[in-house]
Amino acid sequence: MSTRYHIGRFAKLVDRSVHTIRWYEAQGLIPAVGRDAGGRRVYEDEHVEHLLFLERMRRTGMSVAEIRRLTELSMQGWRTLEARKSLLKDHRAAIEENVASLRAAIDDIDAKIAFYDAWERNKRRPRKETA
Amino acid sequence: MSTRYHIGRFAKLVDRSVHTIRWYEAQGLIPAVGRDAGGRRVYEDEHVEHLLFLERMRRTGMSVAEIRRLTELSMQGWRTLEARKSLLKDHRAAIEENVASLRAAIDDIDAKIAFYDAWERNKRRPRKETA
DNA sequence: TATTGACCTAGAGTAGGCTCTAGGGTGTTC
DNA sequence: GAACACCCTAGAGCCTACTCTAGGTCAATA
Repeated sequence: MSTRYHIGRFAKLVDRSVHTIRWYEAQGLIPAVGRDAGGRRVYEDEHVEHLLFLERMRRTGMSVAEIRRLTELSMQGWRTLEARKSLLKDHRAAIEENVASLRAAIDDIDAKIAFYDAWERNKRRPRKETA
Repeated sequence: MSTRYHIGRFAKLVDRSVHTIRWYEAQGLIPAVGRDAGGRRVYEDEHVEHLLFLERMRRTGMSVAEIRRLTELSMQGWRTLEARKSLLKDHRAAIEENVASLRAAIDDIDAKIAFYDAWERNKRRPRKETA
């Protein structure tokens, strides 16, 4: 038994607004959405999976254009497997760089906080930031 | 000998456009910029440091509004040290969350790639994504 | 002194990613 | 059969963070 959802329920499942779901579809980010007799969109479990993955890609900085590309490729079957893998590997590399940058920022913040601490202890501004 | 720069040189030092520097100042992100006799902005080494820190905060997701707040506090001296520390600690926590999220995304990508690999090996789509 | 290059202000324009409005249809419930 | 929740399309509007244009000033150089 495959579960089917109308847009409102689907939107709640993937935690986005109904507007956003329709906009994603217009942007080509959601493949093959069916309609019921009344013309209303019908989503299935695969769409939930797709959107959760998509969402994770979005939150990690993949652009709408890249996701569109990935969705297009997915709809073309096995011939595009290599292309999809390559796209994902690129994004993976971008994420790794991002992690490195975030780590560096954490170190900067820690240094700044240490500087402020020293300032408070001495009751005057230390001359160098390297506490 | 404290080095002084006009906006063009300064922009190059911190790797942003001249337009962006002026915009940052209009947004209150750069404290106490002096002017020379001809009315041109004059930057000093502390501004370079400030901008490099600012840039790292921006790239790690701190909004312009938050940086403005931080800059305002900096210009009010030692009385705001606690407030600044608290702001930085909040941002630090946000970054840590972000790192966790990026890690999770990397795992998702790896799972997806493994799924595609299995698909290629078997010459047909595996039933589950958990390869 | 005329040209050139860097600077100035005010404000308009752009890109990405939503978010919402207007006007109207559908379908289940009392 | 009417009220109510939920759905539809087309398109306008919004927010953030720039990015650029127009029209003009200033200072070092030829």
